[in-house]
Amino acid sequence: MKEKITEQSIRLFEKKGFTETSIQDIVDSLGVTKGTYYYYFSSKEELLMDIHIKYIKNLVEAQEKILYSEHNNCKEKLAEIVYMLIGNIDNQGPSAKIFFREMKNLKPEHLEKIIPIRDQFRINIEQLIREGIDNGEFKEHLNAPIIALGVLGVTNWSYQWFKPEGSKSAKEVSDIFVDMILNGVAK
Amino acid sequence: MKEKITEQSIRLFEKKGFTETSIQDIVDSLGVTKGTYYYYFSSKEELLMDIHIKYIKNLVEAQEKILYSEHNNCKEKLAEIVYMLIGNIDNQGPSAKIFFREMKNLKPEHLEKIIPIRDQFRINIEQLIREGIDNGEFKEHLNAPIIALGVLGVTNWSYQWFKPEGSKSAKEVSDIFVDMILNGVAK
Amino acid sequence: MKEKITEQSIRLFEKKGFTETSIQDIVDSLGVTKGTYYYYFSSKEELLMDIHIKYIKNLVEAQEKILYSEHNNCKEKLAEIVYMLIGNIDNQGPSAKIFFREMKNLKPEHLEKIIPIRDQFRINIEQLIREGIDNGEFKEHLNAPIIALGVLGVTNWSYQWFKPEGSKSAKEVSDIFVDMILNGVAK
Amino acid sequence: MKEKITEQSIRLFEKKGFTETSIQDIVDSLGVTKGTYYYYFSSKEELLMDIHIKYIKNLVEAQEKILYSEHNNCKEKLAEIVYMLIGNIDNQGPSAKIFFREMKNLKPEHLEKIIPIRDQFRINIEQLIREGIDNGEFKEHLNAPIIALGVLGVTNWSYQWFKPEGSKSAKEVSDIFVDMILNGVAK
DNA sequence: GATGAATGAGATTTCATTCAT
DNA sequence: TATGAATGAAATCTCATTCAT
Repeated sequence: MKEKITEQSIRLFEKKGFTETSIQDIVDSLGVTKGTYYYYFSSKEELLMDIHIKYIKNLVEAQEKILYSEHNNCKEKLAEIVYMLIGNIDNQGPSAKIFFREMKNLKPEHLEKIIPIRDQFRINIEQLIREGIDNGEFKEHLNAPIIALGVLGVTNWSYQWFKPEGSKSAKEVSDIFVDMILNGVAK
Repeated sequence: MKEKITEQSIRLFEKKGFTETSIQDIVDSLGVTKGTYYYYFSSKEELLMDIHIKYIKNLVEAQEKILYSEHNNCKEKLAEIVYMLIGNIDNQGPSAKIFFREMKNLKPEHLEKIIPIRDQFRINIEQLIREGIDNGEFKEHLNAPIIALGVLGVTNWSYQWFKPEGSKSAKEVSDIFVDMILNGVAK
Repeated sequence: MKEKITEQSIRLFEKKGFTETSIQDIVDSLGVTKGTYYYYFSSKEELLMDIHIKYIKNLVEAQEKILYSEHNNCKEKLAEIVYMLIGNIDNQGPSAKIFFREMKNLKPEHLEKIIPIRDQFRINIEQLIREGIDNGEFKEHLNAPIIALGVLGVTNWSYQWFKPEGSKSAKEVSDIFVDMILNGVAK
Repeated sequence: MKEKITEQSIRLFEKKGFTETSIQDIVDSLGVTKGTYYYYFSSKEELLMDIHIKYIKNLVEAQEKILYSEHNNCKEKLAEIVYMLIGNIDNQGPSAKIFFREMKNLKPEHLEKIIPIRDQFRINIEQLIREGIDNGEFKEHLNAPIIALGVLGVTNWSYQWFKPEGSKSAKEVSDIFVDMILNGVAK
């Protein structure tokens, strides 16, 4: 039941927004009562927190699996991370939108648990770029922190428009992006 | 007074969110009463609509001024658009955040007026890329719609983290991004 | 309207208790809506606080008027205080019951404003007894603090049973009590 | 277990109040579940009723043991009752507070069983005073019902402030009160 | 132009109680 | 004896909106 409430809430929060979705909306769509909700969650924010934690932890985990694999060079690792993020939209898209949009609804004491994990994700990319610079895969003059934010922009923004069922597959889109990031668009 | 209400609301909506900011909050922070608000706006949504329309119209206007200038080539136009967007954060950052985050609070009939303008902005970039391909500035095989979304990702995402008073200026950041987009990071 | 809400609430709180009386009960009995209540009070506790402050301030004021009058000796002052308290039941009885019974519903920061005034009332009686000992009106060996609490017990308890419209008037009851306190019941 | 629930509830009801203490609070503090509670009690009110009945029956019993002893005169019996009541605060204080404060939470049909016993306690004191008047121990002109209420005021009020571990013992306090009641404070 | 009183719908949350296991 | 899931009614509080002045 807790699982069902969480899943349904993700769907509703994505569509209407966290504040705009009432507990009543959630329980009505499941055919239970508000009491049931509060049997499993002590507040509305706790549910939001659950969604945030689960999403970002999964993401860092998937990222670090790629980073710590020994088979690839930096370019390939970067490509895999981009692909992982865009491929993720299929089943984690709604969670991601909630993550980016609703974080302000968490209280400071909850934010404290989320922010460092989110930052870790960014720092990991920064670090990957530095590695690539050091081993000669990437250009020497790059500003790693800003480039990392650029890469994150490309991938995170795709949550706003990418439709897995659309004309381009996740693989096609990420190939295009990786090519742009690595080689640029200029002739 | 209408101006003052709008400005103050942008500040509050950005900080706390649209739904989380009450009309009471707005008028309190201006030292007037709710009656005053309703003298100038017929609803809360109307104010949000005003903010959206003003933001996106300004943006397209600035973009088209760059596009229709005859002095530059496509690369330079792209660079100027990126710089315009990031330089914009200084005074339009709050509006931009509201634009990206609160659009879901507009009713369908209002959305209908916003979406086409927003799309125009994206299509203009798409078109610029096509132009660059055609005149040999950009690579031939590029997928213009996806690349346009990549560029938008880089710039729009910077509203989440770029601080005009930070260690890098808007010009420095956009130079880094333009270099990445045009030439890539790979050696 | 604020006045009307307060008066009606005192009546309801006395009869049913503070926690057992809902805002709905209050506004229903006045034929207004909950919104009206919250226009005048920011919370349920604020109203309770208002009632407490008003009651205890009035009481200390009336007490000090008696104490600082120069015409009477200590015995007479004590008698007048007893009479004031019991005579008070007619229009302040409900407030008094609320004061004694519902104080636990105030938050610590509110209690801090009430307790010192309440204590002042007790200390004033203690002081009066000391004065009477010093000037020879009262017995020398008396324990002033405990006696003060005894006197308060006699008067405060009467809020539980005294009915102004009953067979004994406030004057008659307080005469009996004053006689008991001053002269005792033993032959 | 029923015993344990009752004891724990008395502690909680005294500290936080009956309405403010939830069944959940009670069972949590005992490490059991709500089902357990409802195995032993059919409602929340039944528990409150149990506490009331037990308290007042014990009290009348102790009082009547004093009254029906043949060794003492009326003055001594009065003194013993006062001492019994104040000495009682040590282990019955919480029950007493609940008795005085939470009676309003009982339904009329339950109140009907409590009120007569409570009244009996008062009437017994009234009767003792009459006896003392008749046998010449007390003054002739006394109004027995009012004096009884005065005595009850002195003792019952002490539940609000008397601390068994404080600087005065129950014996000392009751001696002071008995002296005041019997002989008065005036020289 | 602006105020302040009032509304009514709806939000989150609490909680006594029930009941199948 | 005891549990844990679920209910439903009610509580406090918020807020966009209206309107007479």
